[in-house]
Amino acid sequence: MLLEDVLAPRKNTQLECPISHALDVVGDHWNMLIIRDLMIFGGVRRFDALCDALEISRNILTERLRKLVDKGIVVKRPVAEGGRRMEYRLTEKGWELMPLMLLLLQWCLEWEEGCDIHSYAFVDREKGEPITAGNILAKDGRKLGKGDIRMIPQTDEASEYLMKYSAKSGEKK
Amino acid sequence: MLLEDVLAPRKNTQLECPISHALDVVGDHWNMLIIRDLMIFGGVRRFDALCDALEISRNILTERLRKLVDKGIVVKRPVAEGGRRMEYRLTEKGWELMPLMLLLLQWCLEWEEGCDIHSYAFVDREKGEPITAGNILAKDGRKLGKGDIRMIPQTDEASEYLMKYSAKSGEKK
DNA sequence: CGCATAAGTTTTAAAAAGCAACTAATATTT
DNA sequence: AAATATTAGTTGCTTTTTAAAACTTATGCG
Repeated sequence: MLLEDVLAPRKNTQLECPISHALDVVGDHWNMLIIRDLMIFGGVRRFDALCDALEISRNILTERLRKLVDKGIVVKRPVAEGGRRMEYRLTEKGWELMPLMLLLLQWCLEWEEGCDIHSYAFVDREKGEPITAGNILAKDGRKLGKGDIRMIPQTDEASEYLMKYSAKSGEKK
Repeated sequence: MLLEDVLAPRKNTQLECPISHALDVVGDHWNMLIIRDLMIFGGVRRFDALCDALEISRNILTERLRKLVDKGIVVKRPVAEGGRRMEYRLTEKGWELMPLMLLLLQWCLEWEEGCDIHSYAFVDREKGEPITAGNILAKDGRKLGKGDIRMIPQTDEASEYLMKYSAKSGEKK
């Protein structure tokens, strides 16, 4: 076993990867729904409200909220100073997941059947017009498509991973 | 029970929502890692390679791939015409998740501790320069920040949801 | 003061994930 | 052409995670 696996054990020992890391937060249905509800409008902030709104079991919600707090995505604090009633809010880090939410929404509307009627929309506040998420921009501001993007391995580990598992050859589409 | 729940049962009966829908695909650790590996470089395309690379159980991989195929994100086909060796590839719909992957990567690099050394990077193919994902653009091409975006409910259901559960008041930050 | 509420725990049952061994057929090697 | 190795899964069993519902404990409120 590798030293780093002892220090920070993870699911796939093969590739140390930020995407995999991000999935500890994002790769979970409940986490994302909780974050969604903390994000929309004024936010669903109270334990019982989240419970009712999401129809999530109380024990699961407890555990998820604890993890989100641990990861610095949510803060828990009393509604009134010193009180026992709590509220949960997104941190700055949590709010930074908004582009991701928008992207999920957009992808779903574009590609999933039966998603054409959606219950809410995000618009340009100033003009009320629709917005587009997920744009990939070059340094000079150029909008990039999939074909304009290249992936490069940065570590020996990654090179080895690719060598070992991927179909390296540039084949027909 | 609502009629629509009979027609299309879902986890949270409270809010019919594309984000929730998208999470059937994206809100799963393994799904996303599979998609990641199908996406990077030439792609990890073979069952056993995915198994080894991801260290995922074979039965779980089987099940996940089947679902991804069902959802039109992956295609399964024989490597050679009529053969039994299979390969898995992303469909157009699957490739459209690339901005999402880039966004996950970017968010993690920006906000998670210890993610500064990443095993691979995506760059502008033409110039080799870094790219930014997750940009939200207005109709006129203006780059928007979180504050420039407003959420509006589109259905009575959504309005009711917000009324019922969210802290509607515009409070102090 | 007393009742409803909030934010959880606990308990127990059901579902899903993980592991390892097994299969059946197909490529590859000799 | 026969023997061997590979591939793409199944199957059966164990462990972990989720889920549902009842129970706690203390607070806020009329």
